[in-house]
This record gives sequence, structure tokens and C-alpha cells, in this order.
Amino acid sequence: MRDPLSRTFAALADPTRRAMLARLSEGEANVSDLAEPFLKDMTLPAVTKHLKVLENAGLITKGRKAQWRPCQLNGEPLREAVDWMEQHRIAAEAQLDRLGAYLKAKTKGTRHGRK
Amino acid sequence: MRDPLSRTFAALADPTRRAMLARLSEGEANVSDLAEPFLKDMTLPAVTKHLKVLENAGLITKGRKAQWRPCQLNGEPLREAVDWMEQHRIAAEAQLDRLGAYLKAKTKGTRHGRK
DNA sequence: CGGTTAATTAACAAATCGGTTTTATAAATG
DNA sequence: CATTTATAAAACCGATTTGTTAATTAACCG
Repeated sequence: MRDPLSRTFAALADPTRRAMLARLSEGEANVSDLAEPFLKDMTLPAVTKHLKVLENAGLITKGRKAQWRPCQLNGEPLREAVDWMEQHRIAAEAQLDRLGAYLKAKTKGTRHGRK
Repeated sequence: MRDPLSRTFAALADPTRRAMLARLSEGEANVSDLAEPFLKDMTLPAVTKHLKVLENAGLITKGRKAQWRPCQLNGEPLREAVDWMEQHRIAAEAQLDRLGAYLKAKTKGTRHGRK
């Protein structure tokens, strides 16, 4: 059992699953629709498993319509993951800015730190 | 060998590694500084391995200063990952908006779709 | 009903992951 | 030079991941 953020990132750490999400970001699709681009590379049960990973991460929801399972993307976990990343990326860049300011101050007047 | 985006997401899919990045977003730190909060839970080699994962993903860079390895966060892979996520999250929400507009149009005037 | 279509489940194997202990390296320090 | 400090590398192990094939479920169609 893993925390939600870890499950989200783990789900995204696979190009097949990301391609499936990309496809779903253009609109609802059935399992076989989603599988189609990958059936040269893997079997249907493998696709089902990938979808299960995405579902467990809350990134997609599966409906049912007769024998079809229309899937749709849920953006919420993506938003939470982005929030985490932006928070720290921004902090890291602020660090760099402070370093830049420090270096600039340190070399002020020496006129040889330009590039 | 995995693509860069997959390596980034995989690196982020672990709370220990995320905590290390969070620490680094506040500024440079040595391996032992980064290890300190986790040494009740795991050994130092385990920490070294986590840092290797982050380094391979390009999320941190390790310098050297005598026997210390000052690490610092590199925001660039985070930015690329965020770009990917935002692109699809936004597309997904646009889908929802279109669906909402459709439902609204469809029930216009019928006065029985209220909750 | 019997067959077809869509998708899932089960059982299995190889590869990867996340930890361990032990050993090694490399620089500082007495 | 011998010791200590900071870190990495090697070998190993159990758990998880990612794929397979074969069997199963469930709904529709003639």
C-alpha cells in the first residue's frame, strides 16, 4: 500500500500508460480503443493491467456500457502531483536566484565575471 | 534503459526520494545531511541508492568538496514533467467543459435535470 | 440457444526495486 | 603513517512489476 502521490507518479512512470492518458485527454475511449496502438507490442491482458494501474492511481475511471468499458481521464491526481512539483521546482529556482545575486554582489566592480 | 520522462516520474514515485528533493529545494546538502532524517528507517547505503536514482533522473547533481558530496536540486526535469502533465490535465478539463456544455444544451427547457 | 465480441482473471516467469551486510575508496586529521 | 570520516560499490534477497498464455465472464446478435 502506497501513498496517493507515489501511486500517481508510479503510474506515470511508463510510456504506455502515459500514451493511454494522452489518448484519454482527447476524450473517452473503450479498453479496445486504448489497446489498439499497442497490440503489436503487447497482448490485451497487459493493456488491462496498465489500465488497472491507472485506475488504482485514480487517474482514470471506468464506466460500463454493455460489454464495453468506457474510460475517462480524471485530472485531479495530476493536479496534486503538479502542485507538489511546482512547489519544489520554484523553491529550487529561488535558491538559484539567491546564488546568482550572491555571485553578482561578490564580483561587483571587478568587471570580469561577464559572459 | 528508460526514457527521461519515465525516469523522472519513477524517481518521484517514492516518498523518501521526494522528501530528499523537498529538503534540497531549501538548499544544497551533503549525503549525510540528506540521510539523517531516514537513518532510523534505513541504512546509509539505502540512502546512497535513492540519491543515485535521483541523480540518474537528472533531478540532482552531486559535487565534491573533500570527502563530502554536496547535492543540489535541478529543476529542469521537474519542469518537463509538469509540462507533460499540465498539457493533458488541461485537455481533460476542456473535455469536461465540452461535456458540461452539451448536457446543459441537451436539458435546456426540460426543467427536470435539477438536483 | 449458440456464437461472437469485449474485457477480465489466474497462474506463471523474468526483470526491476528497495532494502540489507560487507567491503572498499578517498580525503582529512592526529 | 594510522585512524577517522564521508561516501560508494558489491553481492545478495524478498517483494513488486510487467509481461505471457490459457481460461472465464458477461453482454449482445442471429
